[in-house]
Amino acid sequence: MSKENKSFLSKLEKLPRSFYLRDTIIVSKDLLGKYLVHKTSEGVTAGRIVEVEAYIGPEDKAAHSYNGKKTERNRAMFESGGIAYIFQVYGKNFCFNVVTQREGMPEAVLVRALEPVFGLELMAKRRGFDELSNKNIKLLTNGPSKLCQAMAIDKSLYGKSLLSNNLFIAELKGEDKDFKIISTPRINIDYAGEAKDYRWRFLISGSKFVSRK
DNA sequence: TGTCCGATTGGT
DNA sequence: CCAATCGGACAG
Repeated sequence: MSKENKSFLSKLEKLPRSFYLRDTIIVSKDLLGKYLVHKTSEGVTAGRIVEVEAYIGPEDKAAHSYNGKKTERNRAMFESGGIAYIFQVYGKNFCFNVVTQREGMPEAVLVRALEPVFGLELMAKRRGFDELSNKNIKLLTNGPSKLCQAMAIDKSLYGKSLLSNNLFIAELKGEDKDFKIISTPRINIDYAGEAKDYRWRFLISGSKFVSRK
């Protein structure tokens, strides 16, 4: 492990529970530039969050919690913020969400893309790449299910606290917030009626690690 | 129990 | 653009 890598890990400061118990649009924007970290027996992986989407409760037709619907799949959305809501789509693909707000407010933020910053070789192995190169580095984590595969996030982490020691979100001590935020409509929610036009997708302007421009 | 379908991905 | 793929939601 290189010196700068050790330095990176030592500068991480886990976000407190209070970060998550706030307005979901605010939390969404504030998650940009933060670091998602997962420590497993295979090693540590971490990525800088560059793209997210907000899913906001009973009034949002795109949200799994639309109309207050509570099922076995989405029950984590109804719990107090600061835990993981993980669901599966199209068979083998997982999506990772950060639950926000207080208990009974079923809101969450989907993490859609990361800039890989730590454990890239391990990410490449999990993604099934033969080798890691400058050409395929962004393909490690530029989609909601790609980043789950690279970070080894699956349903075994469903409902788990993001204040735990293995899966958490952190900021980098002393790092300046030197980016602009772009908002667009959310991806692949054509079924959501008028909600499909809400600009609740947020990206770090100019990042080449987002899922789509 | 049976049918339907997706907050995606990867390959044409 | 299009097919793969399968667990969860829901109707019966």
